[in-house]
Amino acid sequence: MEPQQNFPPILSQQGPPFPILPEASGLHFCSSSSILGGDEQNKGKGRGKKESRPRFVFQTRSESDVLDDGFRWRKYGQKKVKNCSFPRSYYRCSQLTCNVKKQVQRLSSDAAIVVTTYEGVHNHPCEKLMETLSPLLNQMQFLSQFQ
DNA sequence: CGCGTTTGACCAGCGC
DNA sequence: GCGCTGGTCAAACGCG
Repeated sequence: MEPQQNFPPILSQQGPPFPILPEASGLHFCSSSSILGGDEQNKGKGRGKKESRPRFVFQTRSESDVLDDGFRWRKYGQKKVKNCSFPRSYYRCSQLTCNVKKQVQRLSSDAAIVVTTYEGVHNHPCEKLMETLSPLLNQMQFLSQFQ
């Protein structure tokens, strides 16, 4: 529903491809093993799929729950978590070839902080995406050094 | 016409 | 063994 038109041309080298980059100071990039201890997936809550897949947690400071990362996300569920005052949204990649799932949740303490959990990796070809993510990945790698 | 969002119900795993 | 929480699916509706 959110207009995903707010995605400026990524061809600019210095221009921030994502609206979150200007606020990179509030961006936290952590791997699952760092923030979840890597034992979270062993809980078996995966309903049949207990296979461990790459999971990345992004803590971004943004007004919109969904950040346009170049992919099409389809919301398939929304549930209110007792531990949180805000409902958690569940998204899946629109590409059937892509088994990537995404969870979006806001912190009860800080509504401005949006925790986006990516599960899996994209499989569908999108070379343009790579160029799109290149500056972001560069930023994340840079930030990860401070974690 | 097609796609995405929304809402409710159901199911499975874990804790007590 | 029962209850609770979290996660997913399915159908319907709305919008582009």
